[in-house]
Amino acid sequence: MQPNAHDSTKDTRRVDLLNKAGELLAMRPTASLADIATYAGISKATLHRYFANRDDLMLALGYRALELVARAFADAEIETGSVIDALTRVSETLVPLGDKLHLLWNESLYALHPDFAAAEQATQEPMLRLIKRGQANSELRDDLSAEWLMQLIDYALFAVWVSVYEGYAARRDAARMLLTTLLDGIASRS
Amino acid sequence: MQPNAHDSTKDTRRVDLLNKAGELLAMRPTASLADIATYAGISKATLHRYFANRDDLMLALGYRALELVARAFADAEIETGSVIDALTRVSETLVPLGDKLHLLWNESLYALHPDFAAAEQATQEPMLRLIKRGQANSELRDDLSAEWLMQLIDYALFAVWVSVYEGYAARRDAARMLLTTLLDGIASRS
DNA sequence: CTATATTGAGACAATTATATCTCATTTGCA
DNA sequence: TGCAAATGAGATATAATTGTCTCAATATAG
Repeated sequence: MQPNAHDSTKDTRRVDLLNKAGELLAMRPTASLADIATYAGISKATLHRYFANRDDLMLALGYRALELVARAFADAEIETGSVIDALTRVSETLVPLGDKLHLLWNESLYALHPDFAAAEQATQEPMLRLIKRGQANSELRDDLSAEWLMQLIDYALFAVWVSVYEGYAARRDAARMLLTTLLDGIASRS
Repeated sequence: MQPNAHDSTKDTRRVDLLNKAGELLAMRPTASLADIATYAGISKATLHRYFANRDDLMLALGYRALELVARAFADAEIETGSVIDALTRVSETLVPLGDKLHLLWNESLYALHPDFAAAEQATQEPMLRLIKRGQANSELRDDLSAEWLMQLIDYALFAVWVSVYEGYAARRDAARMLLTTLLDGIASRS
């Protein structure tokens, strides 16, 4: 190992554990800590050394998910240029991350930590701005509220992840499918 | 009370309890049976007399939700006529029922009862047929799988219910909002 | 009005998951 | 190799919830 990986070893391990926990919780949302430890290939004791308690683990999963979303927005440079292109780039990034984000839809993390709802809203703010920009420059419909459009995009993203997860949609086709349906709707153009 | 309400009194009570339980579980998905009983204004003991255990209650909620969906499909007469009109009628019916359906998205009831997944799929079958009919008669896009379109409609319905529930969308405008966005998409038509 | 059924309140046991702790073993690093 | 840190296995304590039960109070039907 690298000499400087010393500090980051524990962090890496933590991330690995978050990934494993997320995987199992996607399959069985009520899995116990013992289940999670076993699934991750470690003992309960060690899991507790990384996450003091269950809430700690769930919140870590939640905040990690928010960070991934925030980074996706940042990397996609959504502040300028075509809004639809930006939405495409964001989708391409987020769809494959669904297995690390699903708890944002399934778990009510604000019940564990009062600040979480605010953090989630703050994370989504760039997306809301993007949508409003799209409405202002006529790329997106402006006869509907930006909040509703964001909500729909949000759940459509979840829907496409579920479709991939359950095997009804191809992983590599998912983002395209999502975008074309979301942008142009399900009705035929006549 | 009506003389003939004799038999149905318990059933009515059961339905009332399901409604109350659904309400509370929408707010706090992890509410205990004691919480539910208190919220419904009855004692734990009485709740246990109507539902033997927690799984029993959850499954009752689940199957009741499926029945409501099935009835919505039946009442909307979706087998013939315009597919888009049929989708409109179904949406008008289902959107206000969101508070009785939400656990279909949030809870993994198939874990409690192996048959539930099959029952859910059977319930959705008329909708799948409707979509396929729409694809066949060119009302709906046929360049995407019917399964994906159904999945998206499903989660879009959930999204609009959440929007209403959280106060971001008007209850009486929700179905229209859902339909126009779903059918025509979020992009501007130029 | 009276008998019967239903309910409420709460005690109680059983179950389950969580969280802490100990100690032997293993691992990684100097 | 040898030492320090990390881990595994499991015992144990704690907490929360579930499910059962009793009995008095209430409601309902005849």
